[in-house]
Amino acid sequence: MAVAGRPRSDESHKAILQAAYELLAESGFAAFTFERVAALAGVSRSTIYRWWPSKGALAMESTLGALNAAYQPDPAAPALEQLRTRFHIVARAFKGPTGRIVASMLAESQRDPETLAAFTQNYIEPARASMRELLRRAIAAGELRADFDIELAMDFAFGTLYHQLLLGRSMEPDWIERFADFLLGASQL
Amino acid sequence: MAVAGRPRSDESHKAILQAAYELLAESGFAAFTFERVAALAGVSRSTIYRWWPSKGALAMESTLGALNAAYQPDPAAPALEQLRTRFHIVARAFKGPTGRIVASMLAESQRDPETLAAFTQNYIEPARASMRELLRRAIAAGELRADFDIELAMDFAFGTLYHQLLLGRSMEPDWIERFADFLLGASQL
Amino acid sequence: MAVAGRPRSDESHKAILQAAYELLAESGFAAFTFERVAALAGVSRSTIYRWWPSKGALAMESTLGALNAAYQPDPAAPALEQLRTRFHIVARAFKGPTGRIVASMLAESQRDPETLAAFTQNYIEPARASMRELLRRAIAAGELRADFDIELAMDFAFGTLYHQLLLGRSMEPDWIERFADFLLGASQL
Amino acid sequence: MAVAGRPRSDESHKAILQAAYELLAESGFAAFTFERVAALAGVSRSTIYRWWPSKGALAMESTLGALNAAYQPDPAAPALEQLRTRFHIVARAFKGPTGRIVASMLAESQRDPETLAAFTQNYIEPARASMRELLRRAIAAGELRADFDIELAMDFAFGTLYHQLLLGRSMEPDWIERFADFLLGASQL
DNA sequence: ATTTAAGCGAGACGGTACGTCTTGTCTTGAG
DNA sequence: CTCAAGACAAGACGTACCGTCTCGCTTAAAT
Repeated sequence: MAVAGRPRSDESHKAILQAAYELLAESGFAAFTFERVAALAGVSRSTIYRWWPSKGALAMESTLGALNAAYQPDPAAPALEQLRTRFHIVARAFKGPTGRIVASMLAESQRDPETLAAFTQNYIEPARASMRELLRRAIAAGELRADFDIELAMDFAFGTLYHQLLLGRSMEPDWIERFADFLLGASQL
Repeated sequence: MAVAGRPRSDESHKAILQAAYELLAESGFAAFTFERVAALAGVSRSTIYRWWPSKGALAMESTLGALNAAYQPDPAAPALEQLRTRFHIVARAFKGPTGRIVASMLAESQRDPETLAAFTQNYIEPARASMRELLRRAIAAGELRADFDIELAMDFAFGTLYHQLLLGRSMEPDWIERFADFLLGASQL
Repeated sequence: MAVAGRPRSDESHKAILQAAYELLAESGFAAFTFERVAALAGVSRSTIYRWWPSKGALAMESTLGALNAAYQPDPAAPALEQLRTRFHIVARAFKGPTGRIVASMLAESQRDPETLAAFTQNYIEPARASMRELLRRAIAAGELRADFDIELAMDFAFGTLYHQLLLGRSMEPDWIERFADFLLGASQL
Repeated sequence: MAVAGRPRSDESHKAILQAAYELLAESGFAAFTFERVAALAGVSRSTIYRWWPSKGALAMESTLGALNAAYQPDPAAPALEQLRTRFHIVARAFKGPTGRIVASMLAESQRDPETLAAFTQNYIEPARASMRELLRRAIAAGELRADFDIELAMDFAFGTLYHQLLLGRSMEPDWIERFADFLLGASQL
């Protein structure tokens, strides 16, 4: 049951998100201004202000799709193997626009608590939930020791990967393998 | 042998660094502008531009002292114990202005590669060197297995701690203990 | 023969005129915007746009009543005496909202020719016609010389009163008396 | 004794005043925005804001020269003759940009009291002072009766001329003659 | 009874301008 | 040669209105 008033322009909406995404992917938050987004999207600045309260909010929404798109698990494989695959995928994604965006979001989150909250809720938590599920299955399947500290392990895993990203360090496949070995280490059965 | 011309004003220099530190510690990079620093320091903007090429550089120099001041090792204690002590000290420091500053520096580093370079060189690397030394001594003393991957462990340690910092998570003493256990885990002898 | 369709809402119509009048009377054209009128009237902006082509037109209609309400001639009195009475009434009216409004209308007329035309037609001309009548009767009654230049005298009369209004000068009763003396001067019989 | 700091750019200053004048002369206050002035002057907007607190102030300063430039009295002629000449000159000036500007200034003065004050002080008062001088000389020379009310006469004179201007009425030479006759009328000796 | 045709509210939209803030550069005079 | 002072061009910020535009509901006359 539609409300009164001219309906929101889906075209503009999409153009804004697309433009925002492009600017962020290309050069991070530095070149990310409402003015540029508006110009690139062919939209008036006020339309952006109408819908997004802050740069962080726009950045968040414009990148969510891209951030969560990558990982498609293979249910047939053992959980730990899936986990390793996932690490490789993340490392590869962090080389491109996705990495730039995640780094930018983390940076912007330090300025603006609402961006932090949104980033946590929309990106960090889903990613953790997905990894948590994998680790639980690994324990259930006897691939990991039952006393493996899942939450702490995820702090380590995400922390370490993000750290490499923020410091601009590449994560080559063999580093990822060593990383996974270190993380799961003696807990593997 | 002094050169000609008016000598650099040590007073201004210190006032700038002090003002920069205060602004950063109080509200991070958000409120950290050349204009405010100049006003707070009672100094002209051009004097700041003369000596620091970027906000990152000024932020760096103004906070280095505070960042590196904390840790005073006790050479008598076992290396791993010193390491744990150090984790606790870092966690406590991250609760206050120091945490705010490190987070801000990491954030700013995402905008400006030079800040990243400076931050890496002036803060990350010394901290790693110091921790590396500790870990080497731990191995030498037989506290850690000889095949312990020092560099990778440091990626984990710093990454994890920074991650908690950036996400605004507190690091209580018992969490730090679990963190250290996980990090050193089965490698302890 | 009424056409089809929902009839114009008299309630909205009045609310708009009332709101417009209040805003104008309170602070002139400065605070007089369609948005404010709509908000104050509890009416949608488009309803205003439907019926009034410009701010000037709305201002005009909303103030006409107040502007022309004041003067009630006393047919028994001599024409020149009625004229003087009228000057006093105008001077008093110009002290309040009416003055603010007339000044605003004259000001807005400088931006928008249609407002000027409307103002001339709806306010200036009726006022002149009424004064013209009075002056004609004064001549017919032998109160004024037959060669008195009525049109020119009205240019002087209105011009001078408006000038005082626009410059924010008060027109006290004794000033009005001197004003009338100067205007009619030697032409009185 | 010059103060420290980069000296004000005379070039910019002049360009701003010139641009402001052109915009005002061409289309009055309607098209007179800081943005347009800045663009036309090739100057940044902030430079304008630095030096002029309001549109009125800029308009004032940019037009003063033009407004006061016109009248050059001929000391040899009788005062009243000079006065008539002056009326003709004013009427002619009001046909062009000067008229547009004076009307705009009066209009803007209704929005902004500071503009009114500035306009009164910088334009109205000097013009009155100059006419006052002429009228005094006329009385002294026995061209006008000694009890001629100079101030009131000036209210009439300026009021009437401005009124014609604001209402968009032309003031042809013969109208000016009749105007002067009415103003000075029976007071001429 | 059902069209049909406005009126009306709500509110989105592309714009323009506002006044403020910060950046990095520049120009001067004083120390 | 340094420094304070401060002007300058550039450009983004967030706000306020403008005039136009959908949209869905309401209200009455015409069918």
